[in-house]
Amino acid sequence: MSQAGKNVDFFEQVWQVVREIPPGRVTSYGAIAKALGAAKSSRMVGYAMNASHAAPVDVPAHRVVNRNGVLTGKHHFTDINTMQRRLESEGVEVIDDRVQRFDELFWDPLTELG
DNA sequence: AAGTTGACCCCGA
DNA sequence: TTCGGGGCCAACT
Repeated sequence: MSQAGKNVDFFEQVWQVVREIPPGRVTSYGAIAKALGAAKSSRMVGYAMNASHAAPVDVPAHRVVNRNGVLTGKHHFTDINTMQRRLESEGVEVIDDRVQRFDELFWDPLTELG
């Protein structure tokens, strides 16, 4: 399956988890990293998001925030208001770049996926 | 080839 | 409680 020297890319794994995030829910970079077994590579998750533009399919990167529930990556979207606007479109209340009721809307891949 | 960066997280003062 | 620094791994220059 895996071609020589070309196993599953770390980015692709991240994207796959992000795609599993249901609408109206949010998760954190650390949670995704932990789900992939790389809790220490939480930074790489964010880096993978930066490359999400090259993703073969749509990646709801707006549903990924930091562990504080803050839209840290909003600045990387096409427009600064894109991330917040998309979240609000899904019913997620965002005030001052922070997801309200983050603990309730939090979607843990480890728990939900298994 | 080596150094720097980064959509983060954790801990100590 | 708020503030600061270190760690971590991979990609980028």
